[in-house]
Amino acid sequence: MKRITIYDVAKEADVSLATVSRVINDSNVVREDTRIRVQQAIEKLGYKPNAIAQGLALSKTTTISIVMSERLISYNAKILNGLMNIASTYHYNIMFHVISKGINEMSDIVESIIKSHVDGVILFNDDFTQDEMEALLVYQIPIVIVGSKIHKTDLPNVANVYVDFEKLAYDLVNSYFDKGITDISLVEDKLNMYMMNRLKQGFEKAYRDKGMEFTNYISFDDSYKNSYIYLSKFFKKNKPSQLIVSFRDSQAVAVMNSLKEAGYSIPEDSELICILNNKYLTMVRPNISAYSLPEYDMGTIAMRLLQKMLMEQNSGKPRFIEQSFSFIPRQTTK
Amino acid sequence: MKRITIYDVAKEADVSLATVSRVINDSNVVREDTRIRVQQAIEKLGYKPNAIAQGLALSKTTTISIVMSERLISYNAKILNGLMNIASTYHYNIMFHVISKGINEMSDIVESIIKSHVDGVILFNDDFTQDEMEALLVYQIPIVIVGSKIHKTDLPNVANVYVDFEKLAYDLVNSYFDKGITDISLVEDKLNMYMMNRLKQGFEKAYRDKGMEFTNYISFDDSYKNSYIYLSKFFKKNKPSQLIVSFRDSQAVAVMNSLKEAGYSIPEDSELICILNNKYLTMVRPNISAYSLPEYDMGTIAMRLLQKMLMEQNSGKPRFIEQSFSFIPRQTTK
DNA sequence: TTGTACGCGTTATCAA
DNA sequence: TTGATAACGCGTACAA
Repeated sequence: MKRITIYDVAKEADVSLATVSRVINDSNVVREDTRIRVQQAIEKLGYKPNAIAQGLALSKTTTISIVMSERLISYNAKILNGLMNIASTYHYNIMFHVISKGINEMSDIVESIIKSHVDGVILFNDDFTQDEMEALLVYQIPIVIVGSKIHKTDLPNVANVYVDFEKLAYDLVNSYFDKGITDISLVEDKLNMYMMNRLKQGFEKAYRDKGMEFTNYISFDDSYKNSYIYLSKFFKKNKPSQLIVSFRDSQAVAVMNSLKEAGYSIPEDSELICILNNKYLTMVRPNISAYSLPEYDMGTIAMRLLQKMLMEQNSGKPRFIEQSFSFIPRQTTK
Repeated sequence: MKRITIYDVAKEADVSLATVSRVINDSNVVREDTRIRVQQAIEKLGYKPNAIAQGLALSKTTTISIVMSERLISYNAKILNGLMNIASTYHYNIMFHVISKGINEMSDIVESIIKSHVDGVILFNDDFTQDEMEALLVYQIPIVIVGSKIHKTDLPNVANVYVDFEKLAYDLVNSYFDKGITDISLVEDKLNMYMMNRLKQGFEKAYRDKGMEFTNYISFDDSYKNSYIYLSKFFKKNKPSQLIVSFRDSQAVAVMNSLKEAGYSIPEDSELICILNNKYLTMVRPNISAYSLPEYDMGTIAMRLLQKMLMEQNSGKPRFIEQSFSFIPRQTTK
């Protein structure tokens, strides 16, 4: 099937293709009756502008790349929804890239982003190096990094929408210090090293500020099954801390189940907090306390920010938007 | 920054752009020393072909659209991973579209798919009408529908990778009939109407075949909280069936928690099966029995199928690939 | 207000 | 084996 082009419309409406182009792009220098004639021709033929040709002519694709690591898709579904919904209100197309170890590395993705000439990029901060990101900056592609705080803050064309996990951790630990509790454990998460490291920083800083050192890490492989098996043995040997903090749902539940099995009760013997909230935390008994993060909003804000950056082309100034968090006490904390 | 084009490379290597193009596309009619000269120029300048221009010249974008409904992203993460991994081995770019009620309807997405001139489309069967799908077929765009079985089987350029939920349900019910159990309930799922309907068909057929009628539906709004509140009241009034079947994790857990609270024990008083398996089913106590579906594989198969369809252009013949399922007995079934 | 002609960066067809 | 040139479909100065 031959696709209808702007030429076909021009012929049908008996005008030049320039006029058709003007009608499509709402140029106000078209006389009303010819505009109508052209519109009718467009309707009649079912003409749809070819975005590829437009992209070539304008050096602008109205397309945004989103890069996410494979194993975090289900965790980032809400942020993704926020991103996609705003993208669609701006009529951006979305190129979706997943980083997946051994199959699709960040360097491949950078390559395809450059070839595709997308207008901007959303990165979830994980799995990419400073160099890989800067490869994009060479091509002046605006980037918004979403998730946690980035280190380098002086990069032009880079913005950051984040929750300050370091502060969250710091405040959390201090609030327990205030209650006189210093025996706290942190369960390590290998799935999300970047955010995990911020948490660690916060923990260590809080202890350091009190003249102590934090070393109470619990770590193991990242599947639920493995962590459960590990923890079951662990808590049969070791008395649990007064507070145990984990990052994701699976770990929190693994801690809970293995504590119970070892004869400890929550929150009496040991309190439990999971950083990332989700519905599964309320499905287990007792319900697990957590932090509420504005995930959907982070998506919408990130996409709006990118849109702004695309409008005021190369204003270059970096932007940082911190999002707040709030504690949701449930049944695993006193 | 001006992007390097094929002209720049041609000038640098002192050849015509036609020759550069030949080198890029591995044409074998290039003399070895000029090929090397061109390669060096490409390296030196850091030239990357412009995919947009290629798309225009070839009428082929090497891009696939994936369409999914907003609320199913986290449930379909594994299928998505399968799709993305195979896509990246074929070097396809992925345009990602989400249907989200009131924000981005299927008709908008069809529009943008057509404008973008993607080579093929992967649809998750939900949320779109026959008409919307056929709008794509008018443009000869090959489609693979993944998830459950489609009704119309005579459409050219349409393939289907699916699990037969009707058969699954039918077999499930019959296996309980064989044990002499006919008191079975099915929890309705509003999130995934299409698959849910297939399940219903299977239930009703199984009962009909035994000269009975199946009417034992339990239905309510779709959040965990709502279902838990509803079910808690429900099981305080009504004695639960001998077997309760639900589609998703949240409902299964809601049933479990409310049964316990009403003083029933699982599986002694009431057995429980959740159709879609995931890790959360093994985190609660007792572990919930479920069906294992080859989700990741469905993704890889769907993308490979689409690739084949793109190669043998408009062979037109429809293809149907059924995937098997298997029951995973855990602690909620006897 | 409208039309002509060129450019966007490639690929492909012909000649040379 | 190479090079010139016409597509691909659109936007846009510039001219009319």
